[in-house]
Amino acid sequence: MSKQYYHAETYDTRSSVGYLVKRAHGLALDMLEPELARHGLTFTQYAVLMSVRDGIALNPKDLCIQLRHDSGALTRLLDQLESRGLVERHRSVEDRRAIEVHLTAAGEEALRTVIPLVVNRINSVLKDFSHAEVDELLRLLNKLILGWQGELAAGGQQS
Amino acid sequence: MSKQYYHAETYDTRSSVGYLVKRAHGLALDMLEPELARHGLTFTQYAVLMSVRDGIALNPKDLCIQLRHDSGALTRLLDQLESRGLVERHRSVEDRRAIEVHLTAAGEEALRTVIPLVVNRINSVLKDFSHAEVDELLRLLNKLILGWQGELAAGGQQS
DNA sequence: CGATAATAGCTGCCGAAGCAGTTATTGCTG
DNA sequence: CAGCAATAACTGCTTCGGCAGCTATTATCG
Repeated sequence: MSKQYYHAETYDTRSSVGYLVKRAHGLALDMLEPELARHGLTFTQYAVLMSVRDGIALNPKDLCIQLRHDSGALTRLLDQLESRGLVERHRSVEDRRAIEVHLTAAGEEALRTVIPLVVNRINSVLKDFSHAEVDELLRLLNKLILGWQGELAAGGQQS
Repeated sequence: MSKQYYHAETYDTRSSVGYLVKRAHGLALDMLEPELARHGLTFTQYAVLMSVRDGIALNPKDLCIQLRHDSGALTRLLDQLESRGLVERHRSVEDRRAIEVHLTAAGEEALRTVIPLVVNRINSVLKDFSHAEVDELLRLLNKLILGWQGELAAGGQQS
């Protein structure tokens, strides 16, 4: 961008990408958590299961990074999911420090129950969007995420 | 949308609006929190101050709703901000149950220090965006938020 | 106008997240 | 290959968010 989009003097929260993303995120939680709770899952537990299922993160380390979750907290969360028989932990053979998290049949079954409800909700939220608009939203969000990752990789020092 | 965008059988986390919004939100926090911490603010404290400054929420009730924060937790957070002299609480005269939250001069000063840093970061993240792309992202995010609010207002029952 | 319901904010309690430190394993460097 | 740094997962402690209950005030409805 040749010129900066925002300026400190005129910055207003309502038109800030950050604010809008936070607000959208909060509303998504408000909508999905009650639904998931009815099936005995917190949103974080659901997020862990889905991340494993779709290969976004296959071990605790990546789950922490991708879900922005504390390492200690994740250990205990996996303890729960494991004791409920939804996931299994296996020590990796290539790197014996690491652990591989797998969905059990029960874990996959739980997701098969819950995913349609989630999908319905999201579709319902998108009911006034054209197909092209959703595509564009996804593209821009991905671009935003890449930009953020780039910034963070740059070390977090002042630009 | 005449046809549903997502389908349970083919649903993949990576292309889900929900996932992308959550990821963008998490990365934004990763980027902003260290910056704010250097100035003695948590992100939530910053969000409260900004919400009051920009008239998004002027009392604890609206702050809870807009920031999706627990009422009890917010009371204690406001206690802190008040004891540090960044905000003031005044009982409303129209409704004596309610409280009006105001920024003090010190609160405004703190924001004047911090806002430019936040703005720089956001601009830096948006550096590969055209002006039109940011406009479109803001429009779509606002539309998404409206859709979510509509769903929630509809009562949260199954669609 | 009186009684009951609803609302705003606060408090206590509990569970989950964040932080620091530990152990086991691997990578790096001389 | 020896020694030290880095990494992955886990544990204990602290802090913060979520929940239920309480008080004061306002709205509702007979």
